[in-house]
Amino acid sequence: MRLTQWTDYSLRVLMYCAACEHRDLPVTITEIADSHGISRSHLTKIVQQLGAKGLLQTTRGRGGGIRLCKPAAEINVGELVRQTETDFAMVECFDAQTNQCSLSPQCGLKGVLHQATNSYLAVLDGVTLADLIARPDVQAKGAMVEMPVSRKRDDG
Amino acid sequence: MRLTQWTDYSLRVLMYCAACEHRDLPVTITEIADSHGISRSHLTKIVQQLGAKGLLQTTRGRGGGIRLCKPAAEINVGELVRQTETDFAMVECFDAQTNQCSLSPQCGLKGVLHQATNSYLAVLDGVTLADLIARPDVQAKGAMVEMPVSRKRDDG
DNA sequence: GATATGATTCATACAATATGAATCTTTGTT
DNA sequence: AACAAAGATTCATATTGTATGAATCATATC
Repeated sequence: MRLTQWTDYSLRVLMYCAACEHRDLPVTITEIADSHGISRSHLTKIVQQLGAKGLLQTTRGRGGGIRLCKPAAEINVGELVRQTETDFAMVECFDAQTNQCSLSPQCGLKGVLHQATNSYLAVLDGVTLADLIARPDVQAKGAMVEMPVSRKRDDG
Repeated sequence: MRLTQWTDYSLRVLMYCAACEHRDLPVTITEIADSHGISRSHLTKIVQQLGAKGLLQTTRGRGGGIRLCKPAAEINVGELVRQTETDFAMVECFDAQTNQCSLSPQCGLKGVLHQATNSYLAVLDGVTLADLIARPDVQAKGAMVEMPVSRKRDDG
């Protein structure tokens, strides 16, 4: 029930870039790495992935660096998390093959967890990168999120 | 962004017990372990924890076994997940001590992730153990969940 | 006292994640 | 051409959380 550090770093790299959008010189990996005390090498991989996903534009060579491909306000946090986070598969029945669980046909666990995950992401979908660095009191656009419920309980 | 297998197993043990609530003989760990093809030893620890948390009543000795302490309809899934899942701490700023991140004072990341987690759990809070084993088409009681937002955006 | 149950302890396996050294490639500057 | 500054890639390994199970203990019933 937590995000990987990878996702954390990804978000922070983007936030750093967003905060420096106005700057003349592009942000460099070394700069972010130093600023946060983590290895340049490691951070490079994160930047590289963000570049591959079209979020960052990277420029090699002297005077190069990284830059957001689009305005911070157009970078959706939910979307990003979906991309960087690898494992959204929640629990599964112990083993589909040998599964002798007599509950499985009517087991609602999977569906419920899926819903919960959607609800989690729905909150992040209401937030952009710009929101994160802008105003601390504005946390999510959508205060009420529609739950992806198949049916409402109707038996009381 | 996923639950541990531990939580998964915990849920399934409870579901198993719930499904056997009506039975004369109590459910045994061996029975569940065999049924799912995992080690009795391992499952014992899960049962033990559930017992310690007051969810299961365990009885040693011949004829013993495990039983739900309260009706399945009174066991809340969200509550359970909060208890079995260890790590709800999302990301943190790289290091609070050496943190030089110029964004941190106004960084909304933490708050947003906290909200998302709450939203996740809010869905589970609307579900009981009884729901899980009862009707597959009923997935969550609360279709609309109030988000714990501090303030709604008021700037457009 | 034999047997069936849960409880505890201990050691280890495993996999995901994280880390960083070393080196390569590209680009601008001198 | 040489150098320097940037990202890109490769490789090996550290770290940690999670999972597993053997062995043994404690308890209760028959």
